[in-house]
Amino acid sequence: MAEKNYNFKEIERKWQKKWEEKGIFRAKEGAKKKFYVLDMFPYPSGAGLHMGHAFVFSLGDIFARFKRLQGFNVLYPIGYDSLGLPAENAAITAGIRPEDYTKNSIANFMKQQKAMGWSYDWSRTFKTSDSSYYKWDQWIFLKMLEKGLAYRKKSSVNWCPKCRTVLANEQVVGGKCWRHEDTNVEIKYLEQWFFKITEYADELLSGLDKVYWSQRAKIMQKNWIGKSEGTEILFEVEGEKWPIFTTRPDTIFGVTFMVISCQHPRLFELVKEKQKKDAEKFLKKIKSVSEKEMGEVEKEGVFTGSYAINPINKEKIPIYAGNFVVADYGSGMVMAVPAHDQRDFEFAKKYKLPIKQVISGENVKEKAYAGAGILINSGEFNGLSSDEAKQHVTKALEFKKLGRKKVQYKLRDWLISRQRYWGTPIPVVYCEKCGIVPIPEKELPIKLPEHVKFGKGNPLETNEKWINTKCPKCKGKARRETDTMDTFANSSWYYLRYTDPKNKKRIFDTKKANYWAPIDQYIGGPEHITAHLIYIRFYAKFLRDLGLLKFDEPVLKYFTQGIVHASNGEKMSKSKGNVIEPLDTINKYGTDSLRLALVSSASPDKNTNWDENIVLGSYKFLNNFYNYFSSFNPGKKDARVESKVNSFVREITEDIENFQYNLAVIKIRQLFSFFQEKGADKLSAEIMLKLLYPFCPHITEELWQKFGNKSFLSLQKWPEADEKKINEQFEKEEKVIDDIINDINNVVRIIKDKGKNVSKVYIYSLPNELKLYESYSDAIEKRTGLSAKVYAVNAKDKYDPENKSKKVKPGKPGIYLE
RNA sequence: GCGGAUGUGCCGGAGCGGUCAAACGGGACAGACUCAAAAUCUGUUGGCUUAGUGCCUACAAAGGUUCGAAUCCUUUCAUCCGCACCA
Repeated sequence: MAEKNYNFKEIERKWQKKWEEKGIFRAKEGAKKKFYVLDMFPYPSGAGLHMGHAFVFSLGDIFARFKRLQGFNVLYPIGYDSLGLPAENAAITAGIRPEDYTKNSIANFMKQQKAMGWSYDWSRTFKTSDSSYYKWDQWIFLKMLEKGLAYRKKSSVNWCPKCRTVLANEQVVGGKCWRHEDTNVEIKYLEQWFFKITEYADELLSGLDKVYWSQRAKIMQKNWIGKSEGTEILFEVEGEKWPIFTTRPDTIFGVTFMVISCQHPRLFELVKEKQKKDAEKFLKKIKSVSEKEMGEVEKEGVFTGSYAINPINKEKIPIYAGNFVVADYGSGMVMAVPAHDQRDFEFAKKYKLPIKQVISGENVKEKAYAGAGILINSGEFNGLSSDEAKQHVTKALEFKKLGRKKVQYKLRDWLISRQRYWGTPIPVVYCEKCGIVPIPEKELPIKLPEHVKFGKGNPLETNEKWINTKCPKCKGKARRETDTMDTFANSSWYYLRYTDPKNKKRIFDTKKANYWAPIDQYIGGPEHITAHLIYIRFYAKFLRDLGLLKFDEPVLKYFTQGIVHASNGEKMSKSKGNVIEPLDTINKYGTDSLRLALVSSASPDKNTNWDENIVLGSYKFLNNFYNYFSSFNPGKKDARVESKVNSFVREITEDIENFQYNLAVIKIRQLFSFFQEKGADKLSAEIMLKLLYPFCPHITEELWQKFGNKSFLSLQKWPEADEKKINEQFEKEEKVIDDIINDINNVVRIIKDKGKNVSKVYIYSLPNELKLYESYSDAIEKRTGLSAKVYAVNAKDKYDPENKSKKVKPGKPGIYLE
């Protein structure tokens, strides 16, 4: 008989409405222990929600609902990271104003978000493109400026020709733009605004010990920050001292040449007249090489004609320009020790430069020896170990004021200028008399002008009226800064604004912020580890130093979710036409089914391929679930059922806590099957609803009500496992039953293969096991399709034509089939 | 090149020293119910064998530790992801 399909549409709409009306998910500061769950806020694109959104936000929602039931005061907000390029590009290609584009996109997003049933506190939502939000971006900028952490500098910067703006280091991925995988980043020399994130480099590194992130995430950040300890040594070149950085001062007697980066801004100060032509030719060649695909580029260089003096032994050594020295790390120049550094070795071989071994160990004929050892050929340092020599050499240099200990980072200062319109205007003016002048706090926000021309260059430069202003200091003529801030600035503190989103007087109330923050559980993609997650930590430390925050680390736990691909494993994308819209799936199966499906097939941190069958499977399960519980007749308490329930409560709780939703779902299904087989008492049934609730909140809320409960399931308490009720003996008994069913089916197959028919099974059990088999006889009948009869072996009236009861052993009853 | 992760049956994926030919889901196949089913239920799904048995081959490959390994160790191979000349 066909079961009725449950009316998910009606149920889901009903509960979404009720939750909203009653403000079930509103968060209020209080005495309860707080828990801050946060999904990274989305960029509201015109395309609407995609399956990846549906997936990642469901992960957060499940966790938030779970934590609420566990009794925490949960803050689970959402907003829109609405400043950014797509809105501006829509303005260029479709002639839509960025404000309108954003507004429409958000309306569309919201509709879909609500249909997904995510339990946000909607009263706290905001978008970053509101001047009431970006005003505080500007305020932070002014504070940075005040503290000397915002500065302008001319330097080589990354430029994306498609975005037509500069990019931060963190936005360059493998030499390409983060938004344009096919576009090589170009190097330009420009004067730009920077935030001095390197000021916090050390703390950004050490703070990683305080957070509970995956090993992988920590290592990635650690490498990105890239701390190395070494010595800065001054080499004299024609009377001027040039610093270089090395981690191997112990090899200083092995220096046989120097290499300056061919992109070094002061390179031509070193190039002699005689070598100028060669140098220029070389630079041209290098440039054409770097435009080719990446890959192993041979180390190449050219002699500059200049010589440096080795400060330790006064040797005169030639300076080369080379393509393998990074211009903006250290000082852009290195001392080359070919005997003990593989790169220098290769370079020396190519240009036939001397190789001088100064550390004993392996010989250095074929390749450099980069390990430690005992110093040789090193004057008074001979006989020292590498480690000792590092200290001694550095000390000797310090004594002569020609060197010092130094810590060097790979992390660069954060380039925040963008030459685009749809971002936060940087609140400074350029005054003819006073130079760069910050705009006073009380004049914030500096709003984006409505009328600009899109197309070429920075649109802000097209509104003269907006640009021309007065200097706040001297009231003379001044021009506004037309650069806007990187969108990553907007997202570096948004989590704090949620704690006090409507505050007009301050960036946020510090009491509120310090109550809710830091984020206890953050959820987002792996790609944010070396960008957003560094910036958000930097901002937190800065705001702490302003006295606004009482914690050091803004993100205590970080979960990186996987990506949902199309069914063939390709990326879902419009151009490939393989995008599945969450709304379509919801219309077909309901959001509870979709949510369940998204988390049931694989561990949430793994990439998965979309498979509609899984949604269908979830839908079938929920139908069964609904039909079972909507006509539920509670049974008596049964130790067996209670044991199962409690052991599953324990495990499922742990699984959800660890984001192993897939395992939790499997156990929920198993428990439900058990109920179908054995029945359940009322309490067990209610626990079942709670266990499924975080995943499928609508259907469980509905059933909760059907059970006669007046209050919301959303406000109940998460079940706790009663260890005393867990009895492992039951598990063993179940295994015995499974075994006998398997045996019966096996024999049935054999008999059928022989062409005979079977319809009945007789079971002969030891007297002390009789009850067990009797209690399972229904299940045996169901799963074998036979009518079953259970006898004790010693029963006088038993039907046993082949005397199978003789074979009986404990845990293994006799069976006869006919 | 360096660093990290992974490798299980037709597929997705559990298991992480014995109770494992391996949970759960999907697919496929068979049967039941039906006029009929894409619906529901039951079973089968490594091979051979068998009235509930026994054996063989199996958890990327090869070795090793152990009374015993999918699970621990070593090496190799493959895939994925980060950093890629950071001195």
